[in-house]
Amino acid sequence: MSTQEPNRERTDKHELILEAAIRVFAQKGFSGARISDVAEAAGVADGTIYLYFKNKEDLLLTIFEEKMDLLLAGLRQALEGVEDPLDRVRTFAHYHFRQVRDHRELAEVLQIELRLSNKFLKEYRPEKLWTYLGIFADMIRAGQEQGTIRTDVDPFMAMWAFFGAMDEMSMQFILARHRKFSLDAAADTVANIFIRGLSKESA
Amino acid sequence: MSTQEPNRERTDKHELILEAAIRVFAQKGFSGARISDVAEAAGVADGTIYLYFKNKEDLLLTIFEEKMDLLLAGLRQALEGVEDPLDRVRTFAHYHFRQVRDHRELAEVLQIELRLSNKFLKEYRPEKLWTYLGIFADMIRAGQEQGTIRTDVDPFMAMWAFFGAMDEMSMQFILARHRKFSLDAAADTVANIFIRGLSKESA
Amino acid sequence: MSTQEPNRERTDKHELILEAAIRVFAQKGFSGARISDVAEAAGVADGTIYLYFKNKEDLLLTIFEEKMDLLLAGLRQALEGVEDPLDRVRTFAHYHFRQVRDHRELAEVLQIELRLSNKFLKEYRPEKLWTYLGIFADMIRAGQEQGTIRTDVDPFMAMWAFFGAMDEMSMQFILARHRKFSLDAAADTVANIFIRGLSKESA
Amino acid sequence: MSTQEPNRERTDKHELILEAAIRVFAQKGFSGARISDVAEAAGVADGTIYLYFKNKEDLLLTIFEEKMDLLLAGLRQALEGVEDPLDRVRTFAHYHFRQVRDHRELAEVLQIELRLSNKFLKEYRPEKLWTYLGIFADMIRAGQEQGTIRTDVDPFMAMWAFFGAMDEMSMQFILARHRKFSLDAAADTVANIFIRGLSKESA
DNA sequence: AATGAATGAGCTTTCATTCAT
DNA sequence: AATGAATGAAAGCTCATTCAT
Repeated sequence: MSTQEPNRERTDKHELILEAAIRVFAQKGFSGARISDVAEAAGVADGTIYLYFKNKEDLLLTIFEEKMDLLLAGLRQALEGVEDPLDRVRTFAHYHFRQVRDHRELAEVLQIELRLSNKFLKEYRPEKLWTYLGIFADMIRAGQEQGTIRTDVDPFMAMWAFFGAMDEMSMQFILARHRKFSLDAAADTVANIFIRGLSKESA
Repeated sequence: MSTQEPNRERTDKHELILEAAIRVFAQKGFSGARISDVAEAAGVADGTIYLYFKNKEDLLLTIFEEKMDLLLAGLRQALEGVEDPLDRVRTFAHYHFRQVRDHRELAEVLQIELRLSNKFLKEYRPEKLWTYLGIFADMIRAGQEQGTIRTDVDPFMAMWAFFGAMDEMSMQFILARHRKFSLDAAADTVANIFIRGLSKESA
Repeated sequence: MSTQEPNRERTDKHELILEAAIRVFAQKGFSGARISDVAEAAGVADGTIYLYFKNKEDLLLTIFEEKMDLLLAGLRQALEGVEDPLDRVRTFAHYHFRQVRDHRELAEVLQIELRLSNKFLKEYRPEKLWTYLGIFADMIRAGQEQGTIRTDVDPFMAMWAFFGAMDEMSMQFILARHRKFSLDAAADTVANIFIRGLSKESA
Repeated sequence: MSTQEPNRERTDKHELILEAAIRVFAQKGFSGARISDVAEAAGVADGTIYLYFKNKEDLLLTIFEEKMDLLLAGLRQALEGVEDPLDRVRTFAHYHFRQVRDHRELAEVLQIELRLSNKFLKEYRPEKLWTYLGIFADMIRAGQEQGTIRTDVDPFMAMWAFFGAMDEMSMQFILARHRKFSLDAAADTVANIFIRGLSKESA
């Protein structure tokens, strides 16, 4: 499987730098990280980074863009075959927290650093994030049409509430670092609250 | 001349600088704001700021400390006389969103600039925020004891979920700036979801 | 005379830096000179330069602007009382070369470095230089009206030719550095050629 | 395959790069031009330039050396058959300005970028330029021996004055770019001034 | 207490040059 | 001979902080 790719070394320099950047940004923060830190972590010269990325900010934005694509694809796959809107909500929560657990440093960068950036939040429109969350809003709408979800809830409002709840718990997980914190329990907690909170009738 | 007002002058300047810092940080972001910007906004010399605050970061932390004290006091007052845990949840939500609306710049600083700061989250322990949110956890515990709230929910988990939901909606409100966004509707949405989501039996 | 100025030290920092810059630019060239070289030569910190000048280029342009003002004032004074256009030509030449001799480093900067700058020549309009040279063109016109100077010569063309001749000889003087090179002889040579070359009738 | 044309290929690429460099240097200036700009303009890789030239400066110096050879050869040819020293002066002026007009980009590089360079003037001895101008000094000497040119003029001084006058007018022509500026008129103006200015008796 | 001129460490980015292929 | 990816030194500029007045 891996023997087939002769020039992976070469192609991977983009990848190499990106992964190094995730590690460094997670550890030192975006503004606290120097380009030379990223270069060192990637094992390349400072200037090399500029052959692959326009500037420091482009590095951050590329992390967002590329990783969100993967996240999005993974989410869609995870939701495949799950029909019931409320089941989909639970699946979404579990998927999200599993990603946070499996890609802790990436999560840290996406959450803390990316959202910190004034530029990111105010000038750059994180379309990919909206697409990701939009899937949740769509679930709500579907449930409303099917009659299983209350219609007095604005899907957008619910979407932000859901995302915020997950995000904050992820943040606490990241900050807790080595302490007890079950992301599966977190997923269930969020899922249960929202499923009951949004359902037309609680069983 | 100055003997009559022993420390009014001092207190005023402390306050003056702090309020200026909130305005400037909200507008330019913490790292984007220069000390000289704050000084200018406060109508004092750059050096004067260092007579009242240790450094730039101290300014940010002091904003957090002092404003959280006020927020906390306000929250306790708002909850006074509200006995039922689930009613208290709704009151909390309304209080929180009202503060965001009435002190938008402060909210912007606390949320975007401060809470997302690497240093703040990782090194500094935001005790006051925990106290603020702890009040929510206490509500849950009270409800569980009274039998109105499900006991399979960890109060801490619920607390973070609740805070995250409110926080994210506040963030969207701040980012939306001049567009339609009713914070009262937001408060009700969050309150309804959590009240139903946490209740033992839905009415 | 000098005891009357109490805060010269303070006011002179602008001057101090400017003079240091002239020395450094003359020696290392504009692009070869580092800001830190100028700072060191002026005995101030790097950052101090930016309190008085916008950037490196501003330093160069300010040298030009301020020194041209002095040159211009001096030229006007030197020409005072000299009525005959052809006499004025000779006076101009002598004045110019005397300045080059007395302010060799400044001359070097103005000639070599300032004119080298693409920006200076193509974007910045050296109005002061034109004013300086315009005085020569005016002499020609006056002589043409009085009938002492040939009317088939375009004053502008003559002006550039005159300036070029002086400039090149100044350049050679600067480059010659420690060798024999009489600027007075140079002034007379140029003056003689142009006076004879421009006169209606040679005596 | 390559045995038939031993060094055509090589010469072509040398030439190719040199011509590209002239275009690029004229447009962006020497320091503003990147090696990669020259490489792109020449249609070769960056590294290839270093197979033909030692470094960036060598490129500039080679332009000077090779083009001055051509200029010199052309001047000698233009002067062939022109015997009278004063006629030769006029011929020189016309030849010079014609070259500026016909090789504007080269002129721009030689004058602005090269001649004004600190390094060029101070460290590198532009022998070829001296040879070119020496021809003018020789005219003066010849005229002085024949009795048609004043003997109180130092040929070297006159040479620099003449060159400076032509150079400055060329510079104005280059800077004027698209505006009216007759180089023939310029040539006549300079020639007339110097011929009259240097002649023993004006006709 | 207040000032604000002065400091100088710190960092992103550019680009001439090299060298493995 | 030719390539062009990689290098890494170099420097302009900013701004938090200090301190003499």
